[in-house]
Amino acid sequence: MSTSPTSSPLKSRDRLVATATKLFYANGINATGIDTVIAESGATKGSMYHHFHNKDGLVAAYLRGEADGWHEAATGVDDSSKGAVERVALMFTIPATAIATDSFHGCPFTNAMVERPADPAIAEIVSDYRRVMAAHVAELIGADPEDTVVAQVVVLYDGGVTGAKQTRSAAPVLTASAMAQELVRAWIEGRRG
Amino acid sequence: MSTSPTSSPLKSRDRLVATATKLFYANGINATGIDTVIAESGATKGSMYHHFHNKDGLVAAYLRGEADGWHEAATGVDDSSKGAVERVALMFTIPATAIATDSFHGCPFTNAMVERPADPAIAEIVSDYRRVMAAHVAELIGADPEDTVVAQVVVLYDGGVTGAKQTRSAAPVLTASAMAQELVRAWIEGRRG
DNA sequence: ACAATAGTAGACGAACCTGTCTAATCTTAC
DNA sequence: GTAAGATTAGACAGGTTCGTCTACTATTGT
Repeated sequence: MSTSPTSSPLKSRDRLVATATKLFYANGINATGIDTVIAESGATKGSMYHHFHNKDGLVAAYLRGEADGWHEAATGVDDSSKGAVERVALMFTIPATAIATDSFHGCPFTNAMVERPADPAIAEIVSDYRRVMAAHVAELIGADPEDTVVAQVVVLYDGGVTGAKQTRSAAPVLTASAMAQELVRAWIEGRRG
Repeated sequence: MSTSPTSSPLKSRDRLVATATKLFYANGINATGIDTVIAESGATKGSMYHHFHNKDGLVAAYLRGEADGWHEAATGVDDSSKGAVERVALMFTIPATAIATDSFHGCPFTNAMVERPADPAIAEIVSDYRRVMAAHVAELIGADPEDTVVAQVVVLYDGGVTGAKQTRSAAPVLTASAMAQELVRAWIEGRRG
C-alpha cells in the first residue's frame, strides 16, 4: 500500500467494477448476468468471488462508485467564481449533457432502488448520495444543508431526471433547471431583503 | 358484451391482470415470474397465453391499468368546488397517503421504464399517462396542457415521488406539494395582475 | 344446434442464472 | 525465501425463467 501502484493497467477487481458500472447502468442490474460481467471484464469467476461475497457485493461497489462519480462530476462542472444561480444551473448540465450524448439511462440510484428494493446496503448508499448532493447544493448557494431551499432544489433535480427518463427527452431537466434558478434567485433575494 | 356480466366473480383474464398488478408493483416486474402470477391468480398457463402473446403483453395490460387507475384516483380525490391551489394539493395526497399505508413502491411508470427500458409499448403507455396527467393538472388550475406551469407541476410531482421512493419517506412529496401550491398561487396571481 | 371463444391441467424443453468447487500458478510484502 | 493474497480456467449443481404443446371441457352468442 505504501509502494507505488503496479504497472498492470487495472486490477481484476477494478476491471470487474468498471465493467459492472457500464453494464448495470446501461442494461439494468437484474438483466445483466454475473457471467457477462466476468467475461467482458476479462476476469474469472474465482476472482469475482474472491473479491465479492456475491452479486449484491458487486452491485454495492458499483453504486458506491456512482455516488463518488456524481460528486466528481458535480465538482467538475462547478465554477466557484460564478454566482449561486449560475452554479445551480451548471449542476443541472450533468443530466442534460448525458441525455444529449445518449449515455443517459436515468438516475442510477432510482434504478437500483427499483431493481433491488429489499437490499439495505443499497438503501444506505442512496442515503449517502443524497447527503452528498444536499451538501453540494448547500455549498453552491451558501445555505445550510438542512434548509428548505436545499430540499427544494433536490426535488427539482429528481423531477427533472425522472421526467427525462420517462420521456427520453431533456425538456424536463431544462424545466427543472429554470425552476431551480428562479427558486435560488428568490431565496437569495428574500434573504437579502 | 351487450348482455349483463356473468355471475363469475372475475374472468381469468381480469384475474391475471389483477394479480399481476399486485405482484408487479409490489415486487417488481422482472422479479415476478409468470408462473407465480398464474398460480396466484388461479388461472392456468393455457389461459395466460391465450389472452396474452407473452409476458410483455401482460406487463402492458398491467401498466395500462395503472394509468387508468391513476386517472381514477386523481379524479377521486379532486373537489371541483375548491380553488386551484387546493385542488393541486389534493392531487399530491395520492402518493402521500400511499406512503402512509406502506403500499407505496414508487411510480409504476418509472419502475417499468427501469425494468423494461427497451419495450416501445411501455414507452407509449408512459407517454399516455403523462398526457393524462398534464391534462388533469391543466384542468385543475384552468391552464392549457401545453403551458409551462403544467410542465412545472409535473416536474414537482415526479420529483416528490422519486424522492419518496429513494428515502422511503413522505417528506419529498410534502416539499413538492408545497412548492406546487406556491407555484400555482403565483401563476394565478401573475395571470390576474 | 353450432361454432367460436375461453378455460383446465400439467408436462416439457431450452435457456439462463447464481454460487461452489478443484487445482494450479502468479505476484507481492516482508 | 516464504507465506499470504490474487488470479486463472472451467466444470458443475440446483434453481429459475419463459414459452410451447397436447388434449380435453365449459361457456356463450347467434
